[in-house]
Amino acid sequence: MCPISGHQQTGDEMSGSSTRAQIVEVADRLFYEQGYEHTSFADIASEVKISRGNFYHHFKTKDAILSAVIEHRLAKTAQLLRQWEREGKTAEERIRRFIDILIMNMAKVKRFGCPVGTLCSELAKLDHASQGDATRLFSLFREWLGGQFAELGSPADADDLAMYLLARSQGVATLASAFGDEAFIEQEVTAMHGWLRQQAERAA
Amino acid sequence: MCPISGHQQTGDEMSGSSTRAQIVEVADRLFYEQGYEHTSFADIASEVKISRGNFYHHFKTKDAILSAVIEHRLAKTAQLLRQWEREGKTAEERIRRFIDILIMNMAKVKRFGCPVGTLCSELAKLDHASQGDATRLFSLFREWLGGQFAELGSPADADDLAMYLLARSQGVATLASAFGDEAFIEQEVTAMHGWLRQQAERAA
DNA sequence: GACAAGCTAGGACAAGTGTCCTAAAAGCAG
DNA sequence: CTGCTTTTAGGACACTTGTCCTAGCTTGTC
Repeated sequence: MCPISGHQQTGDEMSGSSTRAQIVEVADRLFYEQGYEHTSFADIASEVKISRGNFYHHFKTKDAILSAVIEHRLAKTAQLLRQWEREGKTAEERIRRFIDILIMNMAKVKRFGCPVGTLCSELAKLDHASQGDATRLFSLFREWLGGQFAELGSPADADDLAMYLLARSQGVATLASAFGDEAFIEQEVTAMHGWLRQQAERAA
Repeated sequence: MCPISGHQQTGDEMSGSSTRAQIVEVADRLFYEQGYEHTSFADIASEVKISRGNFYHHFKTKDAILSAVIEHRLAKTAQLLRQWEREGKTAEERIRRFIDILIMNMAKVKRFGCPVGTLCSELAKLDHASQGDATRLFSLFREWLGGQFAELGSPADADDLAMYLLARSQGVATLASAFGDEAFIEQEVTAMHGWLRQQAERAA
């Protein structure tokens, strides 16, 4: 018997093929591609290949799935940031990795926009209780970028620079999606690289 | 009898209190505040104070309402741009008006983001047929800004500058909404004013 | 007043929603 | 094997959705 209700909410999902983990992964993708509200239990169940009724055993409500998805994204994001931290030798190089996710995920960004931005927008309109948790995804990037800019030599306005870069990436994703324009992403990524270079030089 | 089916789709809505015009106005606001899919016939009907059944007389489908709303926004936007054209003496002054809509609509931007960007994002996820029409809203601003930047003295990269400014505003709206941060809007608007000044000086 | 047009209310309809129950199957410890 | 928990499938439930029909009401013209 499981003394703590709702199974393990946090912590590692032990086996990647556990039904619960599969649900979270499919829901993660579908919430991104179709939006939270437009994705139904039936959609997720059919992709995971379990019956709709069985769902209740793993998640009591749709909101609970959303919470799990956000938590999953938070964990993935934190891991990604740690990886950049390890791999990038200088702060400039690490920030460049952030900018480059627009290139790495270009095809999906073009079709569905930014996963974080569009989720926050949707939850804002639904006035959903998990708004704050979703915003934490932004905060993760914000704080990490702030740290990098501080290390780059601008501790005073590190947060401003982080917000600027976050906002600019956000705008690029939105417009690239609206216009279906991959070239715009490439162009803006190059421009942001240039801007970053300039920031690094100014600090030195 | 009305020879053209579906009443007048385009053209002025004659009386501002016509039921049809009221529906479009309420739907416009609700689609912005709650999202397109999350807004039901019942929501609109209750605010316009007509019965749900009566709806069918004015709009055959929900998509038809969306089309009417987009057309209405296109008309309003075109009118706004013409107004800026009349009122602003210089191109710089006119572009500044664009930047300032973030201030004018600060409270709503903070709560619901940018009406254009969030609509395009939602329709992209729904893979909705009206995606292209919604993007026309962006195009209106894009082309207008492009014209202004050309007049400002940068005809070669006028469109790039227009897209940059559009994207940056978009990002500001998204982050301000996610973080619920009005001060960020004010700060970025000031920064964009400075950037615009710099563009004008460089061209001269 | 008579008549036709447009407008309105109320409700029917099938489909889909999130939620929840129940009983059977599967897995596993003793 | 036995007994217990976990997992599963199937379906019921109440509700909302977009759509559509019909009958009555209002309005304006002759």
